[in-house]
Amino acid sequence: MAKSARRGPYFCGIDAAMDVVAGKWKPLILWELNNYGTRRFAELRRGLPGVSEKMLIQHLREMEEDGLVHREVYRQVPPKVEYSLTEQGVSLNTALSSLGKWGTERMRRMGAEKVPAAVDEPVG
Amino acid sequence: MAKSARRGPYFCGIDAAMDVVAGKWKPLILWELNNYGTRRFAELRRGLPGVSEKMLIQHLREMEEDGLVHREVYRQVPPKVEYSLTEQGVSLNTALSSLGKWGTERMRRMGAEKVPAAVDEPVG
DNA sequence: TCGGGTACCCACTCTCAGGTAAGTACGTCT
DNA sequence: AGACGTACTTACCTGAGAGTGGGTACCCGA
Repeated sequence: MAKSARRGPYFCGIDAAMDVVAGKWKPLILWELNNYGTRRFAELRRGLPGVSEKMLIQHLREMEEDGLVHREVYRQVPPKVEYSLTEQGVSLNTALSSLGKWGTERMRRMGAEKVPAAVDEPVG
Repeated sequence: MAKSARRGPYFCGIDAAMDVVAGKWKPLILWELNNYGTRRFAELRRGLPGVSEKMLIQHLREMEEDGLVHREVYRQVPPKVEYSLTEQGVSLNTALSSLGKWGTERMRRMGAEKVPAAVDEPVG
């Protein structure tokens, strides 16, 4: 695994939270799972344009270790795995929402463009 | 300079905000400046145990470019430079506070320790 | 039989954030 | 004279995060 997380010591709460959301796709995964409630691996991959399978798996595993996402495996012939947010994951997403608003505001201020985004783009 | 920021395109607001707070010490700098209102370079260096001068300067410059901090230079014989948060910086800090609370909560849940954080002694 | 779908694992490569250590110019303290 | 303080700048190096491209085991439709 990458480095199995540091889990402190931290300078402050923000440091601790950042440790958990650090990763190119983690906030997006959080967002995606929060919007859809539950998503399969391939659905997530399609929902995050540009993510590689390796990074997606790696991030999902780390977030599972961190207690943010729940992984439900169905023993079926075509494999089926469903990912969803735990309570902690949901609360983290809530905590991130104000940051998201700030970012959106900032994007408008500076006229930054948004990435094209796939069919099922987040509501924001 | 490092890479002079990406400034989009972003997937969403969180992405845009993360682009700006990404950096090992940026949240701490924000925190420090918010707490003290205005700080000199050396004060910041002492306030962030472990930061190197290079990274501190680099982060401060990027945050200045991003419109988060204001840099006031006094033409004096012993140089004096004061850093403070702009309105955007203050609002970002506010937006980060909920994330900070979440992180603090998480630290308590998992009993993670906090870094010693002495004001001017390296402890090591 | 071939291609496509599921959900991964593994080895290799590479970029860049961050760390280390030195130098600059000027002044005060000891 | 030399150490220490201010606020930086510059060059070099390392390591982890991320990307690339392959393989696995199974099944389904054409």
